[in-house]
Amino acid sequence: MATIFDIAKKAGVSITTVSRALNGYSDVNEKTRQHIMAIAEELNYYPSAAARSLQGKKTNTIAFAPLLNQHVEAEPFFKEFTGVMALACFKHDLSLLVALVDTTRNVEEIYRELAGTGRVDGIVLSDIKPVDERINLLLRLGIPFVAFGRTTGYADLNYPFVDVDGVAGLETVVDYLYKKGHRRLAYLSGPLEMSYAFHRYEGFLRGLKSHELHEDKRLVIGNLQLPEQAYAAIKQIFSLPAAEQPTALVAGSDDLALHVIQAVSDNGREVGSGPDQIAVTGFDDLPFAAYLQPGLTTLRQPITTTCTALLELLVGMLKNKDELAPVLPELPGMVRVGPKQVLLIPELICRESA
Amino acid sequence: MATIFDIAKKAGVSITTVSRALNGYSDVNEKTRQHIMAIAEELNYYPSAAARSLQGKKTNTIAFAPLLNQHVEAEPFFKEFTGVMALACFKHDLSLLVALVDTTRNVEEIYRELAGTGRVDGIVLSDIKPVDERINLLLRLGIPFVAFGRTTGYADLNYPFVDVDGVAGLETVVDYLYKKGHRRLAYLSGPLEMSYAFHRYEGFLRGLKSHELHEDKRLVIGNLQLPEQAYAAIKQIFSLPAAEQPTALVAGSDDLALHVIQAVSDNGREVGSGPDQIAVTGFDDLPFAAYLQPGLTTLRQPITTTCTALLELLVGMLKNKDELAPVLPELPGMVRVGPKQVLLIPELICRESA
DNA sequence: CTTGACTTCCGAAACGTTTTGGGTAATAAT
DNA sequence: ATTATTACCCAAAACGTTTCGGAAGTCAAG
Repeated sequence: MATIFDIAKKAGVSITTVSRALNGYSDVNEKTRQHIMAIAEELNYYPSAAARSLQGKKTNTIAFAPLLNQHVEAEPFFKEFTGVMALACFKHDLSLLVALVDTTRNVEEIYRELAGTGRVDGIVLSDIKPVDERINLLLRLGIPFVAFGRTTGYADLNYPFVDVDGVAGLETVVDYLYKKGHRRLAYLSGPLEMSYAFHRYEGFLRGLKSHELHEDKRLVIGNLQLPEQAYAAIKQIFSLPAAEQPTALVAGSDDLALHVIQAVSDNGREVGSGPDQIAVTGFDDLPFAAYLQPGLTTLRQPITTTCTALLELLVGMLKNKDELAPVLPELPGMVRVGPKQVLLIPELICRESA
Repeated sequence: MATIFDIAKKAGVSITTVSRALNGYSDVNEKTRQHIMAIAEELNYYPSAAARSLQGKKTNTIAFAPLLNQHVEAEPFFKEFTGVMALACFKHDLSLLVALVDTTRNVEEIYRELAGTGRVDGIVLSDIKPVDERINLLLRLGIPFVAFGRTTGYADLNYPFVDVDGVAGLETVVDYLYKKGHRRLAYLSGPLEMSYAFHRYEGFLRGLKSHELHEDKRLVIGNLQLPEQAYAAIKQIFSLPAAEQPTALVAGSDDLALHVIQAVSDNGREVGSGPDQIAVTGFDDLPFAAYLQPGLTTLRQPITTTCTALLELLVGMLKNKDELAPVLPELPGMVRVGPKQVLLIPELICRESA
């Protein structure tokens, strides 16, 4: 690999001049610059990223560091999000470092390493928990980051985040179902140690309240992750006395809804929006939601917009090291809840399942 | 951030000793080592990745560098593959740098940069073309890489690759359809400037030949990418005289099959394996294939196995800088076609669409 | 007492950049 | 003719590691 020295020697100038020529400084003669550039080209020169970042220069790389939950392999949302993120990074001329975080190891250590080794300029956090130590850690270390999702304490939301408003989303769903005549709703929740699940559940409760329905604890099942668990939950619900059974099953994610739909028909019932059918809703609007039979009524997560906003925020922070709020463009469905805090409203996609 | 100097000062030893202690060299007293480690811990020390790689050390990062085709945003396979790859890297204790390659720019330059800047130890190439300059480039530069996919010239397959055998796959499909009584098959191909599409088409032709069917050029449509194109192709096929219409539509990917299914029912025909129905098959077995109505009969790409094999190959090469072939464990459905060349046989998944 | 072999440590160079703080010569202003 | 100014260039330090080639001390063998 050619280095700056090789160029300097061949061009008969100092390495300083080469460096400054290549980086577009004004104190180098246009002719010398041309000459140097030509030689660099000829030698297939590319500056060593390592050497540059040792000088404190940007790496133009950001890390996406989701937690590795046990069953991430099956997590379609993770794959979808990562893909879109890669694309968004590309558009910002950034490289994306995907670094899954093993939660069985010391999480703090991992983030410290990610940040401390200087391989990335900033970090996109995800899988935020109601109380998340990582945020304070990064804040304390002064590492630029944005969170996809948010903690649940309303007091200390003093860090940059973009979140899809699960509360508003589930209120919408409940409202929709109520208007369709449903009065007994069951809720199947994902892991409640995650903020997103927590918020969605809260939205469900609020939805009930606003229509003066009361929560039936037997119809609320939390912390579902695996298909088997969803199956068991549905079976249990269907074993209730007929009058107490729900007419609608609200799932906290498309993934869950998928299993719910299976379980419902396994129990000899039919999913759909008709009178004798069981309504089922999801959350995410992953690609498969449209292809399910019946099509899944669900809330669409604006993944592309989310990634755009996250990156806009992050690169803004990287540019203005000072505390100026980055200029975040107005995006569709966006609610600004702070200078660097954004909520996106999920859109209800009505199909045949509810 | 704490550096090796800080530790050295605090421990009252030289930086050399600190470095060697931390890296487990034997020429440092066990007591001193403990002491140094304790201080490192206390100071939250992490070695600078930049400085290390400047010394020629590994970065423990590999790049996944797929080509950015115009509609990659819609490419479900890309997302699926990237997600699985991230997971596989995690298991190998590697970080994954996702670097989409803009084909409208100078591709050579991009790879050169990726390799030359020393940010990664190796590269996973994908979207291989029948004749692919990137391979010779990397070979020439001496950058460790493995290809997902392969070129079509059988002469120069002297680079490490893992490919899913599209030829064998489509032979299987044609055979399957033939046995079900189909005699007139249409083929809808993806972009033929890609090896994978090329191989699948070749497999289709071989399948025909082995059953002494002949290719009807009007039933073969190549280079399909967008949904509209698939629609148009189907419409055109259905405008043929009844006797000349196909009874089975073989698609080069699940993505295409999806559009094909839509188009078929839009033309008032029904997809399925029954006598008056049109059979449709795909390739990939993406998650949604199971949820389509009817379920898509398709070839399953063993993505996880593919990623495992790719990484096994790559890390093998990184370890043994010498030309020893890496020990690649025997994997299910694997055909070794060379010391560092592997084909994986896709499995036919029979559902209701054919 | 000398020699050789360990053990434990360290100084200095090297990796490839960027940046700081100049210097020199030519040109313009006084 | 002297002083500023400008245009162009460079030496050296700095970034944080690893590694090479010893060096000093200890200990056992000869």
